[in-house]
Amino acid sequence: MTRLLFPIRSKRQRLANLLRCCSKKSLPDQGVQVHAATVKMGFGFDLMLSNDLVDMYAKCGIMDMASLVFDRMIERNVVSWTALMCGHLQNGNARATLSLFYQMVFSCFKPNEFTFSTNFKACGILNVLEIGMQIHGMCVISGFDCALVVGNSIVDMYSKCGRINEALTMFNVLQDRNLISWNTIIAGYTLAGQGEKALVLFHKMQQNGEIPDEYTFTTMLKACSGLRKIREGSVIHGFLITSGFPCSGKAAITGSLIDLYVKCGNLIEARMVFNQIAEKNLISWSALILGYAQEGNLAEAVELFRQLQNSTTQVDGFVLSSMMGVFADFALVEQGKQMHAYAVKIPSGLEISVHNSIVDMYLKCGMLDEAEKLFNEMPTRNVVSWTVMITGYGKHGFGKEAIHFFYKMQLDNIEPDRVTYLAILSACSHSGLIKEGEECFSQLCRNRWVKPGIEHYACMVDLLGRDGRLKEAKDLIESMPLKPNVGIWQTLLSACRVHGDLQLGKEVGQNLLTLDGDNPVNYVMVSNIYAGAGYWMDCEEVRELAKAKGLKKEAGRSWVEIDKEVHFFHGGDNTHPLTEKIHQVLKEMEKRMKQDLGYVHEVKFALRDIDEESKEESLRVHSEKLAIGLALLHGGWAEARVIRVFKNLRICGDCHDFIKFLSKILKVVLCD
DNA sequence: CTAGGGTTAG
Repeated sequence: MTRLLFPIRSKRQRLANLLRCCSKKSLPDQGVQVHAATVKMGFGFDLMLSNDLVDMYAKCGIMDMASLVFDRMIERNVVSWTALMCGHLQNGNARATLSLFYQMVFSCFKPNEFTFSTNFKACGILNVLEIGMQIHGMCVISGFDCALVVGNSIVDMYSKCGRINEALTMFNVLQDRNLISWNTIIAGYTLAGQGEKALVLFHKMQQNGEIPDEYTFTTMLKACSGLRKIREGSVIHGFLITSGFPCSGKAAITGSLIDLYVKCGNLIEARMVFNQIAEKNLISWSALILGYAQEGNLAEAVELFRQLQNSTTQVDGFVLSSMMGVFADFALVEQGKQMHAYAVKIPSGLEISVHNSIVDMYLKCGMLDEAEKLFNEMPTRNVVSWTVMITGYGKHGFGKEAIHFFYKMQLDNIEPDRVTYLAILSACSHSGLIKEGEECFSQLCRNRWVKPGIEHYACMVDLLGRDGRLKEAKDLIESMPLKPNVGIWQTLLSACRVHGDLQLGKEVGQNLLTLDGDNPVNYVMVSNIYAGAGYWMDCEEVRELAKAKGLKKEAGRSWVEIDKEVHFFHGGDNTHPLTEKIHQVLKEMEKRMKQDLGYVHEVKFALRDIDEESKEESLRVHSEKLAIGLALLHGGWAEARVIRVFKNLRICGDCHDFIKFLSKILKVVLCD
């Protein structure tokens, strides 16, 4: 009877059901068919069905169609707007979400709780505190901030924007809380690096009768591994076992457990957790592999990766790009090439993140042509792709090219983000392109989505400092709206050292030691300022100060890959079996460089008050020179005419000169 | 019909 009375409604209902099904299961082909049917049956302008269409296309990842349907709607409601915003967010375009929000408000539509929570999430992803606060204001006025889901998303927004105190205030204000509220605030404290507070909250939530779930545990374990708190982590591990929490099925938990033990240096325990997993999945594999890699145990990491390749588990883009990142960091170009060859053979090798990581690997290894060729061949490029190119060219001193990419990406309608600005500013700085750098910085200041962060200011200080504009650099620090951190003073201090400004250097050095007196690097920097000016007594005094505090700087290391094996050297290293021969070949080179090109040691970089001859001797055994010596001995460089040496700290001026002269003599390309 | 929490690349 009902069907006879409302035949139209039932037809419409069937279409809606079909669309919902296509949306849920992400079936684009069927979705398009239903779309066609909808139009054919005269429902093309039906509000509810159009909303369903927008949602369906969004869930299928076809945002062009979702927007098209939305644009052509003659009538819209809150749901239409929100569905489209949600689609953009889920397809990784949080900026589009927020833009739509403002359009919606200007079109006099009232956001509802769905709209608000979606946009708070977008603010968190984009790290746009001001916009988040603005929307928070509107939300309070509308009264939707009392809704649990909205409240949770506000807590999340503040903690993602680095305002953990505001997040806690919001959390405390929440009328009723659920498990997600607790998980969100705990994750916030973990993100803020305050793992202890996260632990306290973890206990408090249980006192409040909330049962932790897999998200709680992964977050907690992450807090522990970030703080290297193996004991607390083990307690949670024990808790998991005794409470009979079904870990084996939850990949994220075992992954975090492995990560915890790896980060705390307990590879045996990590291996045990891994071995106990009945059905190993990709997350467990990658946690262990990346753990080994990050610990510097590349041989084991590569071996495990080989096992993974031979297992039934399908390698995905996450693992591929992470592994490639490891090879890039260690400049293992041969391993990287091999992985590249492997990646093109599997489906996940097509993912954009994998492409990006391969391009990055070639750039970090100094193979710019190869990198650019790949970049040009990419089917699609995103912000990261462009930023990788800018960083790579900038690092190798091609500032002009970096700038070219920076503007070209914007012509391609890809908006720079925080990291892009960092890349372009540091590229300008390294190439001495002062005006261009200042222009980019002013563009950043005018940018709606990205606000200059402390790192951007640090780049500008570096830029001005290199140009000798130390006073301006200092003024910039003092006038910026952010609290200066250790890094920015360090940047200014090293500029003082380069330009021999002892007076400002002393002042900045004092600031630095007061601000962070526990970091050995600061003492070394301050003592170097004195050493550079010949004030050996003051230099020694600072060194003594650090010694008395028991502070030791990380040792400088260099490494070189020979036949897929990595050889490490520290300064004055004589543990390598070929040490004798390395010294011989370096002496020989030095002799030729002195005779043919008039090379002299830059003893300014010998930072001790010793006679000139000993200074030269101390410079000769810098780790990068030793690594080069080994590469020369091996002879593999002759064919490719490339020697690739990597190091953990910055190169000294003498080694820099040494390498330049050496390149001239041997006509090889040296990359660092 | 639209919404909330963890892993990838710079």
